[in-house]
Amino acid sequence: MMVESASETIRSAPSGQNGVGSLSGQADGGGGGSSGGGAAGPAAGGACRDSAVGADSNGEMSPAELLHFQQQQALQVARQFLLQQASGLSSPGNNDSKQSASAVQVPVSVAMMSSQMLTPQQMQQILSPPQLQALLQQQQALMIQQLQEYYKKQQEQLHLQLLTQQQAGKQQPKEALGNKQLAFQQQLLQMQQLQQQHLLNLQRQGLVSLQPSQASGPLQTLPQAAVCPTDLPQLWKGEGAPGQPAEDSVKQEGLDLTGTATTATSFAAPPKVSPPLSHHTLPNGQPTVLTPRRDSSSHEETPGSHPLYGHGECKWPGCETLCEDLGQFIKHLNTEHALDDRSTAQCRVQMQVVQQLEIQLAKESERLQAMMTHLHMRPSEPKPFSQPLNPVPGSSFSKVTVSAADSFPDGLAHPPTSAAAPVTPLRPPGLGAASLHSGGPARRRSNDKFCSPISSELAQNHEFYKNADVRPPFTYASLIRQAILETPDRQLTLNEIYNWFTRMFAYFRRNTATWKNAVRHNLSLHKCFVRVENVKGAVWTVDEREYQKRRPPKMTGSPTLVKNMISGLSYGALNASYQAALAESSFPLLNSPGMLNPGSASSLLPLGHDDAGAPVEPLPSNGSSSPPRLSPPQYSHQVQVKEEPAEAEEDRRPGPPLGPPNPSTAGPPEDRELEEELPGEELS
DNA sequence: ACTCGCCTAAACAGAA
DNA sequence: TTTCTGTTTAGGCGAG
Repeated sequence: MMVESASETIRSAPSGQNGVGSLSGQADGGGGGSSGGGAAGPAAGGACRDSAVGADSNGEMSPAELLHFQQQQALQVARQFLLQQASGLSSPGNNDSKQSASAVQVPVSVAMMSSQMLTPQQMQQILSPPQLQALLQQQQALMIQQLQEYYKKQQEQLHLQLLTQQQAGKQQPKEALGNKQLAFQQQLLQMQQLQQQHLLNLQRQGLVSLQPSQASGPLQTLPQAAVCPTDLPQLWKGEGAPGQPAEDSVKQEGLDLTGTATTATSFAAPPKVSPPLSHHTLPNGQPTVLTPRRDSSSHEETPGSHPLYGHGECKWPGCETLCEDLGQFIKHLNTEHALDDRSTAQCRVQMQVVQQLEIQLAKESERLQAMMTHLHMRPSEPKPFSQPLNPVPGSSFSKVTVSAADSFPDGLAHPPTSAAAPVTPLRPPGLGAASLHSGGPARRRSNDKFCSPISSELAQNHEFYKNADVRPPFTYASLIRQAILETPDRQLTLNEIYNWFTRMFAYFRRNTATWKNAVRHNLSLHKCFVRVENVKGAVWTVDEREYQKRRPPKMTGSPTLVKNMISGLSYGALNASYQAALAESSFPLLNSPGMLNPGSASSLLPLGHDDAGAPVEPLPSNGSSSPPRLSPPQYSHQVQVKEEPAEAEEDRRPGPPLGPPNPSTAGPPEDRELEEELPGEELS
């Protein structure tokens, strides 16, 4: 029946590597980008250049920029609203032109801010999704700030108009003047409301968390940043405003409006919004382009070597110009990266990249510490293998010294090299070098051997795999087995297996076609997976004996393997993993589902419980104990449909408490689905 | 160099 | 007819 297909599959494009390659490719791209000299550099420079000059270069619109676009739209609406109001109320004097000029500048600066960052594609290359999110947040915050400034300027404009009207209105009848003032005040109110609404909207998007001061009273906080703070209160006081200062303020503001607008464009004011990293902030009080310039020129003062010079080329983002020696490089630096808008813009970009990376690093470090703290919470833990791996400064452990030089799991954000914070390895704590060295094709044979105690591994890194888009270092077979064994009745439909995969691993929430095919392929291919016809359809069970057969226990016989495994496992997961591995490899019988009840096996395997899933399931439905509840035969008697494996003779029928003694009764489905409803919390 | 285990892709068939 | 499920084959890769 399957005769014909064999021949024509010639072109077997190396698609097999594609999936893998994409993973590692992402990682590489991220590393290169963050190091500053990579491919992201040129484009970053280009983006900067655009923003510095034209500031209208938002050609592509990615989801990340959609928000900016929305905000710009909101801004436009606000601007139009204000323009309409102003033009309707004020005489079309020079104020109007001034206003339109300043109003135009705000979107410009906004566009600047969005394009000041890298293009979305580049950002994705450089930053991981969480980083992008953080970046987005910061940009939102920056935008809000500019928005506030913009509103404030508009207010000032209105006040100016009010004042000019007042002065001009001295000749006019009093009532007309009063009406106009009233109208202006209404305008102000409306504008405030508009502003508040916009801010609320931004906050509601969940991407912006304003500091209380910013959120509560934007108008009140603004004057400090703006131009003539002293005059404003008096203006606000309204009618009896003194004419003289107002007159001054008019001129002053006329200047300052443009001045601050350009300031806003050239100086993104990160310091105000991103407090966490003060050492990267620019001097806030000097809103000139000089500050970044000073920054860039400061690099030149390092003697001997230069941080921007390495491997014979200029490390300036996006440059990569080859320079034979340092002198030539210095010359190049002074000519190509002199004090101009482009350089300063690039500098700002780099600054923000570093900031975001550091923020991300801080977050990840915190998470890592929490994870490791959690892992070390378990009391006893004889630590035979040195490695005082532990994290939390507060705890009694010392600092982490996990061979930090190791690589990081695929898809994880690599810590920035420039980060001031100590570099902490971002990898699932339970994973050791064994799984790390396999950068691309995540789980290979060795991984499967070393990390095969998948349940304990999973139990400890459950959250990690659930959230991080990292390929789990397990084979499909072991994962499928784990999924099946986690259920009370040790059987799952294909769809339920799918669900388990997606529930447990963020990685499997994409590329569904690929891995689902692989799952099906594995189910069919491996004899250890037995298909059982049920009333409700077919379910898959695990033939433990076949599974063990499939993987000969090398562990016991090979001290080197054991040693590798031990050294490879981080301390927290070590005990469980080791023992589970021993259980799986050395005591295959013990390892079978039913035998691992805490009571009987605890003496030998106090911790592991391995794949039986015992550790994870809070409640094996019945009686919680039911020691030999699912003894090996349990599956075997179900195995009638397909090739009855030799185990069929063991049809002892342990009378599994739970439900279906035999497949024919088909009781389990409901239970199984009930179990299915309890999501992945089992492993947490 | 070879084998083995694993992964991916794909074709195909049958059932729903 | 489409989709899902299950089977099978083929080729590539890494490790032993």
